[in-house]
Amino acid sequence: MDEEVPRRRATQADVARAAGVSQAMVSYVLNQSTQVTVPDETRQRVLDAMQKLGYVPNRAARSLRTSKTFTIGCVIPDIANPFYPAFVRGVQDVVDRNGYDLVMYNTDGLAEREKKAVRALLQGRVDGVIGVFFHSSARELALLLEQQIPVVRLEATAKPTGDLPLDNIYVDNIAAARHAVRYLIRCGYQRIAMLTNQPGPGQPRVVGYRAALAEHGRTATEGYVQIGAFTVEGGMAGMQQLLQLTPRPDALFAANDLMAIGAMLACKANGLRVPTDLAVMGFDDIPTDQIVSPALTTVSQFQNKLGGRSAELLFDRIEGNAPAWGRNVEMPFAIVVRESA
Amino acid sequence: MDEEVPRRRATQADVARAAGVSQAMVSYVLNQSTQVTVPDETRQRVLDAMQKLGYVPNRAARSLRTSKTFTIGCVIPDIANPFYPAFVRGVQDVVDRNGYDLVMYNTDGLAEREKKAVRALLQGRVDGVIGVFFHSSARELALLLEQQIPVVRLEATAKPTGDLPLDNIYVDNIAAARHAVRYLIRCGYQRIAMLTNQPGPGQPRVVGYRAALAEHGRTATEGYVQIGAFTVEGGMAGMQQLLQLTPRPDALFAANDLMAIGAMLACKANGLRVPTDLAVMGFDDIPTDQIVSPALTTVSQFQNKLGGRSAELLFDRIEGNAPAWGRNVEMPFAIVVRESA
DNA sequence: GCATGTAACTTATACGTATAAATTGGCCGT
DNA sequence: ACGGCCAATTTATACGTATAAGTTACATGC
Repeated sequence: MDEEVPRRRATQADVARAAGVSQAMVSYVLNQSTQVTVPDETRQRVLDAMQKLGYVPNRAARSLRTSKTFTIGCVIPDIANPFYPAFVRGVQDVVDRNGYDLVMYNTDGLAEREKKAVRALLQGRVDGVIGVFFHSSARELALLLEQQIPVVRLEATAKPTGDLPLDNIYVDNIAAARHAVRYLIRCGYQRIAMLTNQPGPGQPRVVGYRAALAEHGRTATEGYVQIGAFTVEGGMAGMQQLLQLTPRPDALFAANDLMAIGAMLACKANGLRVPTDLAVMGFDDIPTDQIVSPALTTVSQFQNKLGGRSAELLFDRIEGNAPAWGRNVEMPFAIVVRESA
Repeated sequence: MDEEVPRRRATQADVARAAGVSQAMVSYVLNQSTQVTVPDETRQRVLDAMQKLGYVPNRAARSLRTSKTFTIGCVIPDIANPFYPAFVRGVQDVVDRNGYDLVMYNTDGLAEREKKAVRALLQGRVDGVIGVFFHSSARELALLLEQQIPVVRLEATAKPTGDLPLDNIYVDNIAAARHAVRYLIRCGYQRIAMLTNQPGPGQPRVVGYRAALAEHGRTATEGYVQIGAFTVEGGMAGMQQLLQLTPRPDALFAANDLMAIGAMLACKANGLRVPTDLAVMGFDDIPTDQIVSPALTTVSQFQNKLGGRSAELLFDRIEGNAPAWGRNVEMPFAIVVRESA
């Protein structure tokens, strides 16, 4: 009858005992150390013992000893916001490929929760951070950076960097918005309105919007730039406002796809046809865009690639293949023409 | 001139030195131990020193000592699948509220990657696991369970459980599908077809579908149950098949919303109007359902609640408030009537 | 006045690992 | 035959924490 010991996890010491060697030997075998030569016969005995005992290394102990966690932190506003799943998946795949784990934080874009996430990240939990910070400047992140924990920040434009391990990755939102509005102009639309949110990534998109208009000697009509939430409801509300105006816009550039979709719904509710009566263009390229009717014309940020590249930048740094100063990495965008404009 | 030492993180020993006490004292203050009484004056001196040095506890060391990680693992097929963001967010919120972190794994529903995730979780990384496992039975999970790492599994029906810390949380998919099809029958549809995927959660939904038909003395017409991928494309392809049949179905129950949406697109492409020519009902209730036109009638699994409750079940167990045996927890569903059926 | 209890500490230890440093034989060259 | 070298291995230590166990000093009871 085998006694049912409340089974403790096997440690290197247990393996060592089973294989008739010292604990150090086990560690050397495990890490395939090149410093020390271990003859095949011994190595095999150790491996067999590991197998037999179901040995699994203890992360905490290893981490304490090496001060490496093999974990990356990812801070985003809200995974339920359709912009982020593809981004996170991109991050995840690269992180996974490097044998790292990913811990996630949702901040809802709130300053307090961003701070809280940073505090959690400070506990020596992660070897690097990828994040979308609306309220945390380099100042707040400095706590991490000074501990030599590199950070890759998703931004909307290039940002000044110093000699801390902080990289910015961004799609040139101003240029992207300018291209989007140029496209609308080229399509012949005369009265192009815009929907945006006040603080946040909507800002540079408005700049791009105005720039494109200016290129053609135009300027935004009074009331043509409406502010609202980055949601379907925000888009509906904003569109309602725009529809009150005379002359009514004949095209809309929404700073985000959810708003654009909300705007289309508002149009439909008001008996307007898209794009015949009013063209709609969004920003981001979320999966739903391909499904709505009419399918949404938008500018893609290639979120999946964005996430993947972010992780690559981070690993560059972790592996010491990055310059001492912070980098600004620009990622491509693309106008995706579908049916709504 | 202050020497720019490549600043090491402050440890309890550093704090102790600064406060003129022993390291143990710092630990006692930090953990507000009730075993040891620390006078306010001393406590304050220690807290001040912590503040001044920016002390942050080292997770790895703490974890090694206590063998608690304050981390939960979450294993899902794909965060980019619109079913999961709300689920994960629900998990995340509860995990966060309990002061825990969340590490995520995407398996794409592949057996090999599920195994890989379990292996990663075995490294003493987490205090509990919430997961969607398509290929890992209690057998594979036993490795975790034997280490006393509790697991909450999202399932499609009740499952047998033993005396291991494995709980199942599920929406009764058979009943939910039965209700959905009953609803279609009550609406007067005569020829109800179904779209599903072969292995996986589609299975019990087909059972429910057949059961509802049987209740009304009907049986599924030859070819009325089409198999395809749980994607928009899968839905389009399946619908194409169904549209070849005579008599043509007048209603469709899709085992998942993406398929349902794909089916609607196929209908549109073939000049059929939903729900006039053909009603469509989905399953899951993903955000896009409210946006598509016609808005998709579906059965909601309340993913957010599902995630939240999963985490609560897990914490019950972690805090020792759960029975020794595995629980089966049934969660509610609801028929959400919109425009497509 | 002396034992005694207790508040206020400190000392010591273990968690599991990685790795530097020390130890043991055995074999080689001379 | 002997110093020396190298392969094979062990011993020892540190990482930062939590906590049991030990040590003071001092007030209290009698």
